[in-house]
Amino acid sequence: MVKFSAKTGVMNKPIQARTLKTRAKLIDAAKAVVATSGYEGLRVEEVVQRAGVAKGTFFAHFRDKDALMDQLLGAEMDGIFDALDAAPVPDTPEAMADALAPLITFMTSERYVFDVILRYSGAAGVTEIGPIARTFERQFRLFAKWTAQRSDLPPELLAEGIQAFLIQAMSLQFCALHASSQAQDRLVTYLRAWLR
Amino acid sequence: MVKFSAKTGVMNKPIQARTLKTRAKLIDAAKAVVATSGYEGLRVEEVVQRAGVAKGTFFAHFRDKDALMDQLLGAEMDGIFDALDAAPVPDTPEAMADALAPLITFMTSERYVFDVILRYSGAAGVTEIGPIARTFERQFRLFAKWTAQRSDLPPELLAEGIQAFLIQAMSLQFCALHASSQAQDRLVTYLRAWLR
DNA sequence: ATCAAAAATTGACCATGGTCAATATATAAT
DNA sequence: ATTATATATTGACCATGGTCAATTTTTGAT
Repeated sequence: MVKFSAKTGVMNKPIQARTLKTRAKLIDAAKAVVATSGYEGLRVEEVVQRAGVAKGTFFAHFRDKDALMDQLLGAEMDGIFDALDAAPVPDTPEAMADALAPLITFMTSERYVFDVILRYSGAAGVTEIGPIARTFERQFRLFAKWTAQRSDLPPELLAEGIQAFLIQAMSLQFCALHASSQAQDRLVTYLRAWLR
Repeated sequence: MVKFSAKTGVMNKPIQARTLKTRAKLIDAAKAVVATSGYEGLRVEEVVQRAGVAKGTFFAHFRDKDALMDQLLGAEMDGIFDALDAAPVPDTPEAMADALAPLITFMTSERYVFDVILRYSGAAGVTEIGPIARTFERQFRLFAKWTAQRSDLPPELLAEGIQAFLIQAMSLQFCALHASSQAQDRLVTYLRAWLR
């Protein structure tokens, strides 16, 4: 017998309660490991030990280690975008950069975090769109909303530009030659030019 | 006794002829592997077998597998920039995107290649600037040259913008939702807006 | 030519992500 | 309640990048 899944909206296999519990144990254990060792320091072995399951179980729940990261990082970013969606639309480059400060802080908290997010920001296939890719769609819609009242250029184009400059500003954060100025300040410079 | 190195310009250990030969064998073997298996398919084990050396020797010459990729990809991109530097300055967004076609083709030839290049595009420390990071400096100088005669915005800012849009255009190439249009076309759209 | 110090090489070994056939558990039909 | 089928779990095992103490080779001084 096949049941309807409210979560995915398609007909698929019913999910056992046991599955949900194991999955929750793994996620909780992973968060605990991240809290003490950071994202880069996470080891699958430690996660399964804390969760009290075998290693194979981990990979029955997540395609690979990156898929777990996708979940963890995506959830964290979703929280940030929840706040951004609720806040008023910033009307100046400075206000925009200020609003984006939490996102910048999180995405640049670890080089590893930044790399994983970039790697998963676009989905290779429609079926494999993950949490991180979805936050980039949210980001795009948010920036389009921020630029909706402008008439010189389409908001979609302006939004993609802001996305590009945001990545650029954060990338240079990790670059020794540009470490002098902060990502937020660089972003203001970019946005002043892009949105003038 | 310590000798002067013409290559690095600083006083350091003399390099044995044997070292250069082994290094060349490793690089040649790596190129052969890439030719048949692609960059993502490269295995260190296969490289050392082809080169006829032990695995430990590989890591005496390269910090890790990524360092080899840095050399290989950096060399390839340097060739592309040699051609770009020699060519006349393009004066329209279309001409710019045309000129960048070889770079786009190479950087998006494999998802793995794109990811490695992005990861090494900025150096974490001044001492560890590698071949890929250097090509990004070349890219920056090239774009600054392309925009040098403009007076509305500093060429350095315009150059960083072009860099940002180039990455953005290529990123969307790998994204299922935007696969419809080509990276080069997207770049033209971006540059028309950025350089108007 | 000999020898001591420095440099390069070796390969057994380790760390860690990932696989899969076997087993255990849950579900649904009778 | 029993049984058959589907699902979840297990852990030994594999793949591959990376380490390092021991060994070999090169170098420079005598």
